[in-house]
Amino acid sequence: MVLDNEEINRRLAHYQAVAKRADIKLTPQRLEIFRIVAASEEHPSAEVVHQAVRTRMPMVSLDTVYRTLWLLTDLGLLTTLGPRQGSVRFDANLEHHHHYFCTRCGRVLDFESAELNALRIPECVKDFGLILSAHVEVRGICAACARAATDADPIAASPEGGDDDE
Amino acid sequence: MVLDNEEINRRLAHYQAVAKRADIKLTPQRLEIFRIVAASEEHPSAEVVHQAVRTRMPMVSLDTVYRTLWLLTDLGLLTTLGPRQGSVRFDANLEHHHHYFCTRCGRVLDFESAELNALRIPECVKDFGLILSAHVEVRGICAACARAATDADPIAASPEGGDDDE
DNA sequence: CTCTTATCTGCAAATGAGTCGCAGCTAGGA
DNA sequence: TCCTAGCTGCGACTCATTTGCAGATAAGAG
Repeated sequence: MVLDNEEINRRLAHYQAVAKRADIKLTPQRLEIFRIVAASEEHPSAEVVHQAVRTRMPMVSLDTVYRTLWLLTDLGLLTTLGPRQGSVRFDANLEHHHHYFCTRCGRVLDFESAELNALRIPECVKDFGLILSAHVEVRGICAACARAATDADPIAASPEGGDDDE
Repeated sequence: MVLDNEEINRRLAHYQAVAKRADIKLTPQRLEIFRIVAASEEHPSAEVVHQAVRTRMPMVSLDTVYRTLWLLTDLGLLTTLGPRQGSVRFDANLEHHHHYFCTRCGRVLDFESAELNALRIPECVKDFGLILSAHVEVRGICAACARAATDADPIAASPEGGDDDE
């Protein structure tokens, strides 16, 4: 909510560029939905985005919000928190450990690392509240999915457009 | 799936100890459900646990599985992957950043850290598959929730200890 | 060992998130 | 301006999870 306009405009421009390149129509609904998400520092649910969009475009359906949000995610313009899967997963391993999860199939694999267990969390996080635990979450495409993708379609098998950090 | 019995028994014993202390009845259903989860290296959904439990106790309802799983979570014997919340959350921030999330209210806050951006992921993770990104996930109780808890019930407000509310 | 009762369990119906099929609408290139 | 592939809104649908309830049962008291 406290994002400067410059950053929001940068995100909007990026969206428009990507949309053009991907042959996606720039409808007013999409622009508005993207603007809302781009301007948000929270991590809104579809429902929340829908509420916000409706204050300016009252007839937009929740359904369109969902479709747009997933579209933007597929274009690499948004990410989701946690796996995109539907149901809650439980973990009986109380040891300090870390997760690798496959963004394609949702499989989650554990790994351990003394080095990662000893992470130094920045001071500023303490202002957010109490810290109970910290772990590393690695995202990727698991070997099985990579193999399946190569078999099915050797061209599109290169891992999505998305992530360019690190 | 490939956990040694010793570890499973340790988890079972821990469960029984905690259950006794918390005044929770040790029903055969609960024991079986816990055994399944404790013995699993995967991160099963309620549905999957239910399937597994039914091979030995055919009349257990999915419903009981859910109740037990949440009970165990509240007792601190299990954790969930991702926030316990219902709906998907979207994030328009494509910069490399990290998350703090409140296990009480589900609020998610971002933070940045050059040091954490440069994490060294252990070699063995590369065997799982392709790595696209890595970030740190901190869990805790945010300042707002902590304050609310103190206001409402100054005694039970001490974090993590014996909070068996709900 | 039996009694008692607070706590469980299973069921069936309810909720809530997210999706789908379709018919009409529209962005944007020719 | 026209055309059409691609959108949108709607309502019905699916699927995960929860709830209310009546009958069952663990486990402490006697």
